[in-house]
Amino acid sequence: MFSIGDLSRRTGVKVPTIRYYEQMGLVAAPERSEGNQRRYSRQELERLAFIRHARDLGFAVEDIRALIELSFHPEQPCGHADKIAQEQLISVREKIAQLKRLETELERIASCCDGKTVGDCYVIRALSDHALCADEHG
Amino acid sequence: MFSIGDLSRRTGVKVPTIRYYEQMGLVAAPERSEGNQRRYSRQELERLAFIRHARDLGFAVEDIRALIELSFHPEQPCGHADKIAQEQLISVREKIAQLKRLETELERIASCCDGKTVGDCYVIRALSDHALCADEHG
DNA sequence: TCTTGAAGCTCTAGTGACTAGAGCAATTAC
DNA sequence: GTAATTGCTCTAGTCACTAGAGCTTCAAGA
Repeated sequence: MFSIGDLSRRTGVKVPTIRYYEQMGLVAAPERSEGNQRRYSRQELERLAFIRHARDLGFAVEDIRALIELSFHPEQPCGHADKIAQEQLISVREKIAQLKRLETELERIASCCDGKTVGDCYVIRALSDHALCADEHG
Repeated sequence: MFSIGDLSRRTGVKVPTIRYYEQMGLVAAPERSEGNQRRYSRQELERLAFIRHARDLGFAVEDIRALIELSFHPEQPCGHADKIAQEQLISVREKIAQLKRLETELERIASCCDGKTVGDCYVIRALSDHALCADEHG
C-alpha cells in the first residue's frame, strides 16, 4: 500500500493535486489507514500514472474522464478514444500555428528596437500601432 | 466621446472585459454621462487598442501594466521594455517546443490505433503505459 | 412627446486546473 | 519517547476573463 506521498513521488503528481483529482472524481477515494490517511493500491498508482501522462499530453480533465470511462469497457469500439486523441492533436497543431505567428511578430518587435529611450522604442511603438505589424495575428 | 460599446466594436475587446480592465487598473476609470454611463476619449481608445494588441501577442496583464507605465516616461531608457518583449519571445518559443513534442507523441498515439475495441486500442494503451512513448515529454 | 428595445450599470459567482496556507493529527525514524 | 515529517480538512487565491440577475439609461422611430 502507498501513502499519498509515495504516490506523488512515483507519478510526479503533487500531493494536493492528487487530492484535487479525488475531489473531481478522476481517481476514486481510496482506503484509509486507522488514522484516516489515504492508502493506495498498485491499481490506483497506475490510474494516476495514466492521468499524469494524459495531462502531460495536454488532454483536458474532462477528456481524461471520458478516456477512463472507456477503459472500463474494453469490449466497446474504440472510435471515441480515437476521436478524443485526434481532436487533441488538432488543438495542439492550432496552438502551434498561433504561437508561431506570435513568434514572428515578437521577433520583429523585439529585434528592431535600437532606440535609446522609451520615446523611440520600437517595442512600445509597435504595440501602440497595429499598422506596424507585418501581418495579422491574434 | 465613445460609449463602452463603441470602444468594444473598435478594439475587439468585449464590453465586460473593458470593465474588468478598469477594475484591474489597466485602463483608467473614464468620465461618466449624466446617467452614469462610461464615456471614453480617443486617448482611451488608443490605450485599449494597445492592450488588445499586447494581449494578442500573449503578454500577461502584469507585463502590459509595466509597458504602459514605461510609455508614460518616454525619456527613460527602453531596456526594460525590450526585456519584457525578449522574455515573452523566449516564453513563446518554449511553448512551441513543448507543443511540438506533444504533437509528435499524439501523432504516434492517434495514428497507430488499428484495433476495433477499447481492449486493444492503442490510444488507451499508450496512455496507460508511458514506456510506449518514443521519447520523454511533459 | 412617447414608447420600445438595445445598451448600459453593479454585483456576485463561475471557469479550469490547480496552488497556498492555516491549524491540526498521524506516522516514522532515531 | 520524542522530534521531524507527512498527512488531514477547509478556505481562499491564482489568471484572465465570462455569465447571469436585476436594474437603469439611451437612442430612434411613431
